[in-house]
Amino acid sequence: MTKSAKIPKATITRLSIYYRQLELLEFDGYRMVSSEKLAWLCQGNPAQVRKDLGYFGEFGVRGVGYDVIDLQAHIKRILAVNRDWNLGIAGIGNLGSALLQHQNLSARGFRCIAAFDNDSRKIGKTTPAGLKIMDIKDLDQTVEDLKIEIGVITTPPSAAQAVADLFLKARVNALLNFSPTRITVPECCLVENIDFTVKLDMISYELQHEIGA
Amino acid sequence: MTKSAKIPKATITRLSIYYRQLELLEFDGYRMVSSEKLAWLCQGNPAQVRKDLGYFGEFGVRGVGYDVIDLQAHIKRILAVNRDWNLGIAGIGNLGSALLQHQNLSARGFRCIAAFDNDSRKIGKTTPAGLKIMDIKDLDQTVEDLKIEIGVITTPPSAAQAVADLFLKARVNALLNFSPTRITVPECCLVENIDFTVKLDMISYELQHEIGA
DNA sequence: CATTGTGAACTCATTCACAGCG
DNA sequence: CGCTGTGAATGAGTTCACAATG
Repeated sequence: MTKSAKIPKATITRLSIYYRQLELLEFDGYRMVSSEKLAWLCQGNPAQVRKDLGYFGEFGVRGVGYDVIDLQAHIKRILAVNRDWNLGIAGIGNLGSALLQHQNLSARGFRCIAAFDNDSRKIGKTTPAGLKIMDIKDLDQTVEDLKIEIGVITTPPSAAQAVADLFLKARVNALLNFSPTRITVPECCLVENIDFTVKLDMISYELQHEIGA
Repeated sequence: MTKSAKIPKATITRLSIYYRQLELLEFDGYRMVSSEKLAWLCQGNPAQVRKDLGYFGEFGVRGVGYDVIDLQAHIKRILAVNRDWNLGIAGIGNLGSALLQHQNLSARGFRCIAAFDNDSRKIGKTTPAGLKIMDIKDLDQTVEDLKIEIGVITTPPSAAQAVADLFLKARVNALLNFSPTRITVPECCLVENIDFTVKLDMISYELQHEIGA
């Protein structure tokens, strides 16, 4: 089954993208798809698709391709998105509110079930999604009560590390950090950063070159 | 000066991160910093720091390190963030509104100067930042009038490609795409995707392994 | 003499090319 | 026959190790 070779992080990213395209293919009525077609849809390379899948098993039929429904199920299992995950969001500004209302998240099993802030004007209020905003001081207890597994940081940069520490203390060891600050965590904790100021810097860099060329 | 070797994309990403740390170092009163210290702050490797900078010139002093202020200026120039860029945001939902109010963007010279939507209930309204929401149909004209250089897509997935096409038609050839859809653009156009559903899938994948281990 | 700058070594990721198979 | 699965070849990116030097 699962080969125990070291799997590139980029492979996981691509599996997530393949999955999205498979949903669309199913919606469009396709039953089978070749690595060539899937690669084309995902702006990738067919050999890459096959290798990515090959890390986890043999899901295709030679001479035919991959079963669209079947492969979705396999990828869901690989990514462990065939279950729900409980999320807590800290920092209910514009971005935090956006995430709370994001229908795509719950549709995919990422359930935002707690909202925290330190602003007394916000605490106790109910979000449009019907979630009561809690005092960040109660994070520890709430994480335990609601079995929160993933912490989302949408605070201003200055508060990011402190909030990360609170999550860590509550034994949440996966964080999604939207602040443009690199947070420091122990080895056991896993952090993904989403920093759009970095992305804008990259656009700036490349645009300049295009103009200069 | 600028060596014309092929520069890894990851190098540009790191330059952006170095820059942030240099700001903090300056704020804390540091005048000089070594590659070792900067690497430590950015959770990287000293040789990597030196190599990244080495692509663009010799900014350090052997035996001493890098001048904190000086190096900031160099990186700003390299990334072309020593000037302003004009942004237009399409899709004024929660996420779009969040970006419009994001003080960090304007502070860094990314000026959100136009907001578009196709919802007649939103068009004509004024955002908290004092920007009037325009009809997406007027995108072409507005891009020209305001000299918009970067298009930001914060629409639902289903509208992302159509909006990208509008930006392209208006000769905006840099897009920041927040929708979880891969958009298709001609070679000349540059796209950066920010897809937090992919990041969550990665967290899910890795969490599962940690639990399994 | 501490720290930079950089070729060489190495590690990791992608692509090729073809054997294997339905 | 066509497409998958995969070892081998290539390519890209990172780290090492040390000469260069203010």
